[in-house]
Amino acid sequence: MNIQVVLDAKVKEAAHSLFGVTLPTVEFQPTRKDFEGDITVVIFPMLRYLKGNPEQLGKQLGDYLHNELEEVVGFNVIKGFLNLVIRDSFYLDFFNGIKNTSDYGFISAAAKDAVLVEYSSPNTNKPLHLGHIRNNLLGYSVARILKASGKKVYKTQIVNDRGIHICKSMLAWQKFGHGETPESTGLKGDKLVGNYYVAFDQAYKTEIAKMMAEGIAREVAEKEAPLLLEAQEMLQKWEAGEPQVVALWKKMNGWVYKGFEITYKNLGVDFDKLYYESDTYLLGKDVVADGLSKGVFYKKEDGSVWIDLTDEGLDEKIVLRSDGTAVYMTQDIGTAIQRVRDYPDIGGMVYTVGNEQDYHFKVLFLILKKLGYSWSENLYHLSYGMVDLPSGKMKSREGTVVDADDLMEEMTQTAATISRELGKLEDYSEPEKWELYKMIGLGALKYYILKVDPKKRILFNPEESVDFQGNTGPFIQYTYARIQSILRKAEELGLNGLENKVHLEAIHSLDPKEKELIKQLQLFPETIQLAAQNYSPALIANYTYDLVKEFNSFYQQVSILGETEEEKKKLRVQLSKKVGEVIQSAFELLGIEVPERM
RNA sequence: GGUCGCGUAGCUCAGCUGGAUAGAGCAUCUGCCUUCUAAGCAGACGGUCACAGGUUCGAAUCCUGUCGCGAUCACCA
Repeated sequence: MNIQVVLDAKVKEAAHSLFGVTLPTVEFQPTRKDFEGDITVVIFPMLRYLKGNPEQLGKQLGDYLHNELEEVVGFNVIKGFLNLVIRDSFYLDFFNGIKNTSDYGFISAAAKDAVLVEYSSPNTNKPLHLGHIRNNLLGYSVARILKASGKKVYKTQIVNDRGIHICKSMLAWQKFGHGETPESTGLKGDKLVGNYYVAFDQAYKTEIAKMMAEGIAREVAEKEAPLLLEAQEMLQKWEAGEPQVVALWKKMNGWVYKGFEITYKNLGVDFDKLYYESDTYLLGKDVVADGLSKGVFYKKEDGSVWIDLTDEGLDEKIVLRSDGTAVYMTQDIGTAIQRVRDYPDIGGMVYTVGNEQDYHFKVLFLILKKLGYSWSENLYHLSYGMVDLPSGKMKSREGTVVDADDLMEEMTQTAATISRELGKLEDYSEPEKWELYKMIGLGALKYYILKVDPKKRILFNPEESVDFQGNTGPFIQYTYARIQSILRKAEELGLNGLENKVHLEAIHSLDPKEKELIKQLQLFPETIQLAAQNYSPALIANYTYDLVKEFNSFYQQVSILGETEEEKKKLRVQLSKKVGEVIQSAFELLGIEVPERM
């Protein structure tokens, strides 16, 4: 099936019979467009084992392969590169082999090999923003890619539903809210609660300023402002389970979850199971107590519990406060263990969290290892760069946050404006149009974010809106729509027997553009595997772009439905169909939908 | 200061385990819609791959150092 495997064996055989040398490996690469050929054998690495002029060696090898393999119909040698021309029938056979398989490139899940992917994990005190969008898109896409690569996948998140920050919103609402609700204000629940989080901060700052005017030092004022003390008191009441506080907490979190649900739905992401910190932090405390008795942790005089990681080149890290309450790390230990209890089949976990927490996860994984959990070897922190604005970091308090809902809406509006100018959808109803605008607008946004290597930071300029031309989501969606148009027309023409094999005799030879397309299609399965190994949707995005560029070139250069020879026409329609399917599959991995028309 | 990441065309990004003359898109400029959707195609312009060494037949890619940007080193999450 794979030409490289055949060639690899044959090149080694040639080296043995021509020069009496055993080659450990043979290096291949696709032949560059400027040269004739399909696949290239690099001669240079062989010079270590066989002496001689690379050009001559290449020629001898080329002769051998040409004589011995029917797939090799020609060759040329340039410097140390042996360019081989592969027989058309090889590519045609390959295409015949894949053209009717529906899930080309995807491997169905092996029952044993499960992985849990965590993403999103927001706080419940403010709405989702652009940073969360990158997180969600990345996590969701990686989950799909892992699944396509043959793993069973569970999608999850840990909802940050407890802590002092939540109490701040609660307190502000209690003090300044006058009983406002999402219903009474018409606001999304997360937006309403977010407003009170901001309100708390403002009131808190006012108190500090007032105290400083009275001669109190800033540091003292920051710690002793009445509002802050009140919030801390509320947290204690919450931890003690005081009914009124818990009821308020439940009510306001409920509003937030409803708001988040809308955002997730619009963004097109979902989860198999949600974890709440309020459920897992106690387990973490138990595990710490257990680890303490085993000597993994140690207790300081003030009662706080620590782990010493200086042998691993890290610091000492606190895992429990002196007052016995849980810290971030405690919760994460508990959450990890809870997940493995819930899903005994998982062999690993992926945490989609920003690179600002690289250190935290390094420590977390090490702690779990020291606690003796075998699965700790298979934990992966999918660390990604921040999304920054031209003005710098997004700051909710300074109002420079790009809100997730607003951004999605803007993208949809932009798509609508562009689409109206082009005016190709006159016969669509308004609801149909808006569905399409949303698909395109979100396609632009998602592709824009996912095409970038996860670990690189993204500079997002709200002034210059996301592109709709070139290497973009809409460009790829557009190509898909074009293909669908061809397929509709092919059906009208009544082309039949499309599922039959295409024989080389019937089409004489492959057009160079057809051959290039098939080569590009060949790469899809390995691209999925590579993207899974690297946890990188960017590899899928860039592959899709290359495929689409190749198709558009083909589309422009050769006539598909206008082809007079029936078999050639069928091949081209089939090629187009397959390219369309691969675009759809690839975009599915990115969580982007494709339109029938646009 | 210690640790980690990043630095490729004016801008945004590709460049697989080292391989041929470093590739796209945007922007600027040229052509191509009476023929399958011009959100397209073909082409021009644009690069001391941050800098300096090293390894190698060969380095944007690997190693060391320097500079720049960012993150992190909390009884915050």
